[in-house]
Amino acid sequence: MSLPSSSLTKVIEEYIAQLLDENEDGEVSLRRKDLAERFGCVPSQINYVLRSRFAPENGFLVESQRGGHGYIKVIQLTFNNCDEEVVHLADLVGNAITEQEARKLLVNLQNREVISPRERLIIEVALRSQEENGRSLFDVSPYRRDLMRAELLKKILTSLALG
Amino acid sequence: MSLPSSSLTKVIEEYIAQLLDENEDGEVSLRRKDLAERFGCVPSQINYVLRSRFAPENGFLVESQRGGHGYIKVIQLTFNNCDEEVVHLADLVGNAITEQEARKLLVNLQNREVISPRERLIIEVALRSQEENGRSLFDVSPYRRDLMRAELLKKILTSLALG
DNA sequence: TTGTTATTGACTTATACTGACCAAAATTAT
DNA sequence: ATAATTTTGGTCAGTATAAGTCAATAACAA
Repeated sequence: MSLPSSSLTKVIEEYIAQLLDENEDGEVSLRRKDLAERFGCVPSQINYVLRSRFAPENGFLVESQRGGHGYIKVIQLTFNNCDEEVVHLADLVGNAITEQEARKLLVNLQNREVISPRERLIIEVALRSQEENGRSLFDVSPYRRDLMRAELLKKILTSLALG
Repeated sequence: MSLPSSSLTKVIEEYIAQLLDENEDGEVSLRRKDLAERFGCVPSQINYVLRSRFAPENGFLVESQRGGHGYIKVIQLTFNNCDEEVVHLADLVGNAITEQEARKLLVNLQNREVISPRERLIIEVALRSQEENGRSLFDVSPYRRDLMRAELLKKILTSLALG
């Protein structure tokens, strides 16, 4: 049975994450070309990793500058107060969210230790239950279920952030 | 006893369960296509097995990724709580439960540190959300809401007990 | 029969990665 | 100074890959 091979993206992601860990100010500067060379890939692959792994929804900001002495800076986000975090989380969920997106978000939040595995489990049970009820008991349309899912998720995450 | 034993689903379920047992960390990564090939079925059959057997209600979390280097990860959560007790409490919930009774139960569980304050918060938000939807969106009768509340509560408590 | 569970396959969506082309900032030449 | 050149990084579309969804059907249990 072939196990999933580690992807380039993942390797690069872990490398950058490690650099961030080593730097206690939660930011690190990179050279796109150097990184690409180190991992034997095309430079735009780095952009892909940044876009898909170090996006704001994952709790990061990226700044960059072109030209001579250009750089890419990856910054780990931190929140000063609960309200900021609530707003951020609500933004991430948005008005409507699919099952897939919701699950991805929860994985993310757990990885970032915003929620515990147990908490994630409870939330998934709650979402699934609502989905089931909406689908088979009340005949709610798929899009409306996405709306309801977003509502519930936001309520839960908000309560956690404010609690 | 309902033994809806269809061999395929059961065989796949047992195979995944065995992989989980063998792995110390209680998680395993799969390739949907490989699994389907191994058991000579269509790939979506795997989704069926995961949905019906490795659901959060049963104490499992499933993460997945599509596309290149895609995978499916099944995680078996294991908590060191006294699960007989929680199962017993699921019995206590019964067929139907009122808001007040549910709240009392949750307070009790929190006092005995079976659940954390945050977990209780999530559960209460989920219950209240379902209550609201049932009441104002779907016009569910009070008694039926008590039934649904019991269902959700039991699902959540069971998921924690199985973990 | 009747309702639930299992199985399939056609169709949809998401992710990884590359390469050609674009844009901006610094350096150098005129 | 200013223009040309060099040094960076950015974008986008294309290709390949892998998982998810849904509805129809089959098998089974009550």
